[in-house]
Amino acid sequence: MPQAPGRLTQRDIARLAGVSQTTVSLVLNNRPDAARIAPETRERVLRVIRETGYAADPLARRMLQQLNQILGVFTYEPVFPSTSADFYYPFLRGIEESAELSGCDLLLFTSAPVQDGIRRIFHENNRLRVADGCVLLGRAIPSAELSRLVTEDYPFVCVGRRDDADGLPVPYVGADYVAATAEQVDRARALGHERFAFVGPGAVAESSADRLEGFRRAAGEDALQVGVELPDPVDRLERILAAGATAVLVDFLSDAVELTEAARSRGLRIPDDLSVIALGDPTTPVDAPLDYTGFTIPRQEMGRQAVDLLTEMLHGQATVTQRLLACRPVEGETLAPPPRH
Amino acid sequence: MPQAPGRLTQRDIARLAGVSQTTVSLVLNNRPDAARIAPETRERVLRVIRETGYAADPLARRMLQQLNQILGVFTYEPVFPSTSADFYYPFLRGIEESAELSGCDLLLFTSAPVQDGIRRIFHENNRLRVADGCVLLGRAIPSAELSRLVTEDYPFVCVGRRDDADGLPVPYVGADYVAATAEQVDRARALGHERFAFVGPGAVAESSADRLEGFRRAAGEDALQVGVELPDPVDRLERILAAGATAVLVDFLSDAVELTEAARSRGLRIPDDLSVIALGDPTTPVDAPLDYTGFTIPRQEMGRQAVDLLTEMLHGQATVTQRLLACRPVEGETLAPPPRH
DNA sequence: TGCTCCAAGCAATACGTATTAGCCACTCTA
DNA sequence: TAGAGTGGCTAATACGTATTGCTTGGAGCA
Repeated sequence: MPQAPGRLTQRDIARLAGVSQTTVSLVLNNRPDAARIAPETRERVLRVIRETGYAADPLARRMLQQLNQILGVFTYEPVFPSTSADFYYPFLRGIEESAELSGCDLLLFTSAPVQDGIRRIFHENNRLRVADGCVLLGRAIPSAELSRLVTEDYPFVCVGRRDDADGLPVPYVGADYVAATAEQVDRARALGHERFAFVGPGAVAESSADRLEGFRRAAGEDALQVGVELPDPVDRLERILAAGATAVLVDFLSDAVELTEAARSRGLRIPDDLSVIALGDPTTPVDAPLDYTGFTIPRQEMGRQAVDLLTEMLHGQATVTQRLLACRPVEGETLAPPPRH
Repeated sequence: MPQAPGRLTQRDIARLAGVSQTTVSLVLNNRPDAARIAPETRERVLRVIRETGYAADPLARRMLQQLNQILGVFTYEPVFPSTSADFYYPFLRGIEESAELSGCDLLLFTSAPVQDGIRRIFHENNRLRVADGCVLLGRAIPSAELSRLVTEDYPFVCVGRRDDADGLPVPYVGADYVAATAEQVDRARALGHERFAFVGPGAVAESSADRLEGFRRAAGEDALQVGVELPDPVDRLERILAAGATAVLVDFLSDAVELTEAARSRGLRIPDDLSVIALGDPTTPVDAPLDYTGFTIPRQEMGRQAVDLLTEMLHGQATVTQRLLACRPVEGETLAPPPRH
């Protein structure tokens, strides 16, 4: 057991100095109001402390506060396994950075069992409450879990925008995909593009839904969307060309790469014959043959602000619990004026 | 005083279930000997616990010397910051993997302050004891901290071999750099090489010292070593050639890359004119122009076994607390027979 | 003398949990 | 019917520290 047998306590110091434990505590914490300790007594206690090398047990101190300075990190997809590692990494960097600044430790909930390829918070023996609060990561978070968190009044912050759960707002720090996507459409339009297409699943997760929403707002409600119903990239390209679209906005980078290959094997050049815009950094590592035009997600900053927000919530200082950060446009080489006929 | 909103205690659970706090504790810990709780009472308590998501306060438990299923991870260099990120990543994967298998959560000690560019465990408010035990990562770990850990009888395991601290053995799971490096020398010798050189700092850290030791054992005590006293790669190359060495073993990949460039700009071809062997994966990300011959460190396995060992120690089952894993040789393209005169 | 006031220090308590020692109401034995 | 068990639960306590009041002895004042 970690407890060293001869571990010193304030009681030991008190005995050695011939005072009470209270006095030792008062001397140690040196509170300005409690200057009711005679200088010679104080000195005597301090001498014993110096001689023995006593140090207060941080656990016992923490017990009296109500917060444990532990922030949970719950990841719906496994973090370290390499498939999504590169994606989560920047978030974690931001989270670590802010946790370090606020003097908190991070608890990774590795004990949560994986069911159907996804972790679940609420299982037989969930340990969420070990932490003061929790940061939630994941493309899609089951709304059942979110609403339970909200109704249980557990302090948490999602990384990424989330829909209301049971009509109650979910705290989050997200990226403004609606605005970022609409901005890309507008840029393409400014170059002369008139018809647009969108490749992505749409409503499966908030992040995808927001991109589609931004696309519709800027490109028109009736603009073409191609989703999972058409898995083959060749078929997708066919449909896009048939609709007369000259600029394609693609949710996932992997889809953009596939589409690019399909276009090339059909003899089309990118961007001269077709512009391709990637809506954010890859969620899975992809060897992209091109430097895609689009935007980047402020992932590290999202992680940072998620911890900041959580900390504020824990101290009752948070007024607004939902934040959207702007995405930074990326020039790239896959957007050009539309071909002339 | 910050109050965690809705932090539940056993007293709350007891009130809700209409029993005493003692009963809740007994149900929770499910002790077979003291478990004289009626099945229906037990069920009632468990239901309340499930409904509320209650989890015991780890601090209070640790005050009573209990285990929390929390394993600490302490990294002497910052983990997430990108300089060393790629290096630590595989260790963390292994650690996470094994923690998941044993149902433990991981506590990253981000609260430890950075002083002089290195984290310190023992500071004003060290929270080590929140965790049941701890895995320590880092190229160099101050021996003062190690000996304090050992004398305080705190359960911990280092990733990477460590020298004794104050004459006491330090638990570790390391890689056998001595054998792996000697093996590389022997391979080169089998190809006809007779004189060898070593580039690396030597005794600054155990990992570097072990490589040098393996080199000396196989190449001879008087074989050339070039360290930090000769920082310029051109000077290093000069010295190596002057000594008549035809195969160079390099501790850090970045040094190998620099040496390669120096050799090329001198008109030397690698490996035809000079063989270069890299002693392990890069600690810092490097764009290597070549596929270096050498070995790889079983980093993920080291992380896994570190957690395994720690778990055994916590359960009093560990007999041997020091393990060395073998490194896997890598073929590469930088080793060839020595040039003929 | 009788009173207040103050400095200096201490006893008691709280934090949340685990454990020990019992209490109470039964049932079984003789 | 007394005595001994026993099952089912709880009160009390301990862990190490911070904080809240309380107790002293003595000085100051009328």
